[in-house]
Amino acid sequence: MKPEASDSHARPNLAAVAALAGVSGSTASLAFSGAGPVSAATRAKVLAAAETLGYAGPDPRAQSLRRGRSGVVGVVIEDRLSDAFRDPINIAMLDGIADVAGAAGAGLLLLTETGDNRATIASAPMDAVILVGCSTRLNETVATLRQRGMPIVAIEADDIPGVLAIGLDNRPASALAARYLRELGHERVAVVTLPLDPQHTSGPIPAEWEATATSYTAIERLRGVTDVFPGVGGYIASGSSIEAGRRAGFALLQHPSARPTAIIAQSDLLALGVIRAAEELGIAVPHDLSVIGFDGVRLDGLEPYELTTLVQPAVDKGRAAGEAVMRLLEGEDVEPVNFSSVFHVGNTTAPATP
Amino acid sequence: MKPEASDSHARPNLAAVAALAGVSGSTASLAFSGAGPVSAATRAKVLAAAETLGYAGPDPRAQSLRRGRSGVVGVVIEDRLSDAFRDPINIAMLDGIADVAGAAGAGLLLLTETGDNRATIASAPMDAVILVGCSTRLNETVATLRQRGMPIVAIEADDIPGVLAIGLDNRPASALAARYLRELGHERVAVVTLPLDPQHTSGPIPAEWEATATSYTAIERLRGVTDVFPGVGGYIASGSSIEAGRRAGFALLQHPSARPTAIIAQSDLLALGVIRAAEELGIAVPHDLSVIGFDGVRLDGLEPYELTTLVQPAVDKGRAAGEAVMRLLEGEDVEPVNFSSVFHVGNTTAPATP
DNA sequence: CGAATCGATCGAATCGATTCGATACTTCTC
DNA sequence: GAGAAGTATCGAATCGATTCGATCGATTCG
Repeated sequence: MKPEASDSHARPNLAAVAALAGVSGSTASLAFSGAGPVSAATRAKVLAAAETLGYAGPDPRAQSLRRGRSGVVGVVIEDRLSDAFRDPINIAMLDGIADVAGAAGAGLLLLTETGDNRATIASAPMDAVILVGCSTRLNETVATLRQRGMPIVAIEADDIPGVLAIGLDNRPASALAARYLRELGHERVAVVTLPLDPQHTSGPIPAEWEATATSYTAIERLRGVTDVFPGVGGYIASGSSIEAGRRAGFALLQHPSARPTAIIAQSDLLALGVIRAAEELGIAVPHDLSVIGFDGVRLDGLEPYELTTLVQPAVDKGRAAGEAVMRLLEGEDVEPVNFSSVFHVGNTTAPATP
Repeated sequence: MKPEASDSHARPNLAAVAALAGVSGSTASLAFSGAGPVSAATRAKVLAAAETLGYAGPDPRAQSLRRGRSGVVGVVIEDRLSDAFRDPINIAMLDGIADVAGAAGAGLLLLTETGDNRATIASAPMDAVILVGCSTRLNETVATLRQRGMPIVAIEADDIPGVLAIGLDNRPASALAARYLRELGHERVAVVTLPLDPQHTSGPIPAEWEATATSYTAIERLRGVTDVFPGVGGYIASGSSIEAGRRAGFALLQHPSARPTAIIAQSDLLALGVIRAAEELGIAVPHDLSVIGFDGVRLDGLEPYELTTLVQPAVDKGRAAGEAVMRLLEGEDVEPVNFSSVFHVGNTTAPATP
């Protein structure tokens, strides 16, 4: 395929169209945008000239310079897309964002936040940005974006001045789940966490995790459990996937002596992985092991179980972020929003067997 | 949160920085871009002035106008994101694209192609566009984009002049699978297809499907099967999901009299759904029913089966599309690429039992 | 009939940077 | 010491549209 196949020379611009139509540039502009009184005859002339010249309409780049808007909302994802989108909860959220943004005629600029393209984030042509599952290390980038005067919305993030937060009750919800287990008589409880640091270091949760962890959501959920079971131990999964959960489950369950009677996983995928590990080790769920997840996504392959989990409104979260961005762009005042999870009791939890 | 919290007036521009630094605008520009000889002292002065004024660097919008490039690659997805990304195969492909684009410092502009935002696609500020799983109805949009002089790459699409195709051997691969079944002695074969039209109409495959179908990939795969089993029947799923496959499976398997002995599903998710339906109906796979999928994604919840399927290089496909776009933007000649699927025999297919 | 009004159109400034060609000033070479 | 080569900087044009204010007829009102 040849790059610049046909056409005589450069692409035509509005001025060329106006010249051919015998009107001024301003009138031609009005004819296209419809933002002003233009006689039907003139409009027809302009459109005909455009047709003749093969003019495809105003150049978006020039429009965005002049208007100061590009109609693009950036979405910053922490991981590689394949990691982030492996978990349906993130897709649901993105869908919520896309729903609102699409309706407002805005496109979503997907930006991953992997080292080398920090510059890309800082200089991307967008009007506002939504940070998804961001960690503390984003701070410099946030500073640049804010200096640029760009509205910033963060979904589940630390309080950062100038950044509108869309929150979730990660900590109290996790505490609720933990209390539920305690009321069932469980004392040896373990946690399978989402990655706590940018390197996705996997392994037993170190005692000093608070000092090194950077991932907001995982930290909050873990804190929720420690509120009820201080010093609770567990395992950091390498990502939110069934396989990662399975590996974490094996690590926690393989030594019969120190085996927990209940595991709180920080996502449903992880919970399912834990259940798989238990099955393979011949541990009965929920009789010998209670498992609680987080998110409340519908998972195939879970049958005959119905997971006890915290159901979060992911699509609404995304939608709220999208709406917040749109309203901030309108110059409105927007208050932070907080969403609540609903504790759903399935059949993967049972009283502790002494 | 207040919209324009602090800052005295308008955001500063390069001219203001240059003025404060006591240099000309051109020099200031050079100091930022590094594209020219600037003394260290001058650069320092400019940077200091920028610091003082809170200047966050050149405005991307102005840059893209002047340079004629915005550093954004559009990715047009046919469905809602939640539909498209439910299937891991699409995520893998997108990851391939993101991989290449990210490395080149380009962002991905996600555009869904749902009716009302056709205008958005036509006027989005991007340098090139990748069409994913596009259907015939995209033609008008393509015409506009091409008129704009924008490189267009399509993954699995009809041959459109001016559009670079990244292909997959959907038809011969499907034919190969069909022949394999025939060699195993199967005669009553059915297909579970991906949606054939934009409305995602679900139901038995009508005889005149060629007349109404618009979805390239589904059509090609179906043609591959009819090459071997002319007039083969089957069921159109409502999407690529396990649940849709399960419903299709029920529809095809519930009447014992007309039950097929083998089903070719157009995606692994659909295949798994069919297997689920068979299990629920007490039909043994592969003894009473052979099932073949397409894609070769790793699916949880498939155990103890190992799916017979066509393994396609999804990430490579995405990567090839990304590279093609980048090279087209460089003005290079790029040839279409065609990928091949590999037939993988698992344990979900067996000789027909008479 | 003169004035006010309205609709259509145009000119010119503007958005914020990049970049080409020119200029002034050094430094090096023979 | 004159000319060549090179470095740092600047001025002005340019990218392609939008938009404010002005202009000019035509219509309407008092």
